[in-house]
Amino acid sequence: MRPYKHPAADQLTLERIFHALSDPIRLEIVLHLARVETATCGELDGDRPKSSMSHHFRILRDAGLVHTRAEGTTHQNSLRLTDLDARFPGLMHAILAQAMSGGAASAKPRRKR
Amino acid sequence: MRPYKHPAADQLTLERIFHALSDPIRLEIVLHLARVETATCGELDGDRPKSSMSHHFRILRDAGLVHTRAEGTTHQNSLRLTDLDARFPGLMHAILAQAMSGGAASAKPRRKR
DNA sequence: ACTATTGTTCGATAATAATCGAACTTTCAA
DNA sequence: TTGAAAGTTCGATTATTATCGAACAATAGT
Repeated sequence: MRPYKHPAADQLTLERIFHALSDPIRLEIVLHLARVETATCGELDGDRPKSSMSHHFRILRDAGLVHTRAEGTTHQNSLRLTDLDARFPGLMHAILAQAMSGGAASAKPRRKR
Repeated sequence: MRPYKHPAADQLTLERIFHALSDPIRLEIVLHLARVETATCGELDGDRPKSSMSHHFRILRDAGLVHTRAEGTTHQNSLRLTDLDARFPGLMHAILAQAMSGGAASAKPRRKR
């Protein structure tokens, strides 16, 4: 668990961001983070395997959407709204506005365990 | 070449739109259409094989981003801005604004033939 | 020390998506 | 009616992603 690499704001690309958001699970995570400011991975897993979620969080981090910092044994995730807005002013605001008002197809939890 | 199926405005989803935009070639097409209003496939191919382009146009159509109408032997493509704005107000405006100001990683033409 | 909790990494497999040649359809023009 | 132009469709191949169990690492509590 060495520190994550979060790309700098000026390295973000729209392609990566759109790809990250094109998965319903990841869009759901982003949406959740938009509401609560910060959350651990466990609070966002929708009862999916941890390794799957880890994969999705990595993609969100690589796209520059999410920042993760270790805090004790948990990891706190948050949206990088400031950086995102510096690089792409207004973009996340527009996306989140539409995603929150019903544009997201909602990834339903899968396995009850 | 029976008429294309273009999804109705209320059937559009963010996931599909983001997926469509996550490919540099397709983002380039959308960007081009944003400038010129309307263009044929051939004007947008960047010297790529026609079958590849046909594939990309189909994805753009399925996502509801692009409308295509046959006109003689050519096909005229245009962005469905009105429908997109009805479904996701402000979204395309924000996306296009950022894509036009350098957020797109530009898909370079590949084969000279 | 031992143990539980949280999450990552690895590796394998399955599912999606991209690429592109070749054959085909439609339209228009000579 | 032959031919060229513009795209689509088919089929095969490759590449990229997603999924998830199992093993691992770090931290905190006992």
